[in-house]
Amino acid sequence: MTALIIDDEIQIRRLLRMALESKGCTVRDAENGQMGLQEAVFHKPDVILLDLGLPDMDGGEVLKRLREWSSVPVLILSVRDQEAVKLAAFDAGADDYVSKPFSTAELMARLTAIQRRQGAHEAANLQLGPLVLDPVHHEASLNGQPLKLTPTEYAMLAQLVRHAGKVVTLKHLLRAVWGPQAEEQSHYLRVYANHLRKKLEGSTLEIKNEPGIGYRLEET
Amino acid sequence: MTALIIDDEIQIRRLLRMALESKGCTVRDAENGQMGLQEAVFHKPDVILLDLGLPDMDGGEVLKRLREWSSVPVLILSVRDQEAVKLAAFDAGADDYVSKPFSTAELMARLTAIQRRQGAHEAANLQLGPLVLDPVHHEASLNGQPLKLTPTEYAMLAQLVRHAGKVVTLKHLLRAVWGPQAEEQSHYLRVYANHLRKKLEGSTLEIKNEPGIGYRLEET
DNA sequence: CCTCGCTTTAACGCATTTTTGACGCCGCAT
DNA sequence: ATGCGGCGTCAAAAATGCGTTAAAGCGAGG
Repeated sequence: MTALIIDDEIQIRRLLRMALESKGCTVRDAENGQMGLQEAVFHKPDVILLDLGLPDMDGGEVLKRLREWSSVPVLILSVRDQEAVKLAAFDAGADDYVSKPFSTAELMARLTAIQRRQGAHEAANLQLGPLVLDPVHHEASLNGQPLKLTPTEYAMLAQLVRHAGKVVTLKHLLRAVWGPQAEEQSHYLRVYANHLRKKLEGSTLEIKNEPGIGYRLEET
Repeated sequence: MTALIIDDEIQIRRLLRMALESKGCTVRDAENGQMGLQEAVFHKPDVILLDLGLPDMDGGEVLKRLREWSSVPVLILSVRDQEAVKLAAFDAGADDYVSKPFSTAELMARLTAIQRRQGAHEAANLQLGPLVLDPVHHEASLNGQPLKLTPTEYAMLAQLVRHAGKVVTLKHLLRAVWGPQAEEQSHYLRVYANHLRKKLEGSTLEIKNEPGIGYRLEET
């Protein structure tokens, strides 16, 4: 889950970053509208926290431009508590509006609510050829047949599918599946790459190794 | 588009009804929690406006019961502006929280924002084969015979029925039944899965386990 | 204050999963 | 050729998760 903070005040950015990271979010930030939009295009965040009072352009304008191509949830932060401003923001496609000063806990709760709503009807299945992963139910299927995977196998395969065709580095895999403290235990990968290969046998999928670098999932 | 207002103050109900109807909504209302839940079951509204201060039961309780079987968007109305109350409401699955007195225009804007996020969500299924759940009274029947369930058993079974045939993750179950602070206590599930299995014995229903992932209710 | 029903906790055997260790292979540089 | 490092493979050992049962807590109602 990655969040984008667009705010010119560094204290606010720091505060929000800490709060979000403590919830396990990846956080990116931008100090003006221009950079914010670029970040949004480039890194496709799952949620955006947008300040209305930006130095280079109006926050409403940022929201408007964003909505031209993206439906990412946006929570507005603002010192202005005026009716008209709020209404305009909702009208432009905001998902929530919180006035500064705000309570961090409430803000986090509102973010969670937004994302719950978002994820509710997003059947974002990961797919690669005959392989389908359902992240909500932790289920997998190959050629329509259910594929039984242990939790660790699922986690590793999910990483490979997410970056299908590209090399996933050893460190990245170990971090994602076994946690940051296991970054050096590349042994695990060999064992589980093996498990997965057996389970993918007979399909068009293949787990290739890039010696010293990482693994890559390919469809032949 | 139909909305359900649950509030004991008739002035509020009138005010909201007018505002909603002027936007083309069909409106139903209820003056207490009991009736509100019945309305929700019976008429399947597309959005609910819920007052926390109800005469017969706490609004939080209403929300909790509602969430056992429905994921309809809920906007909380309350005179209470305390942090803890808000957090509890969001935690229980609220989509937004507005303090009284409120601006009607803002409220409408927030409703619109909520619904924009809401895709087509399928009607809640309270029935699976021979098993029928009554979410209003927390009662169940199997093959027409009343089935005696404790509150916890009911809550867990309701979650499984709601996602019948699909895996419900351990975390999801624990969150929904025991609250977010019990997310790690997976032994509860083992005990109650056992209870439910005994009570479902002899029927066509079966609670299956997906090791490390969660549980699944299947009709054979 | 006691009883009853429900929830929580604890304990056990069993099955599956994860971790660990051992061994051989291959490519590469010495 | 030879030694080394990364890889694939296998299987034993350790850890974890599950089902089951029963006893201990707890709260509501008599």
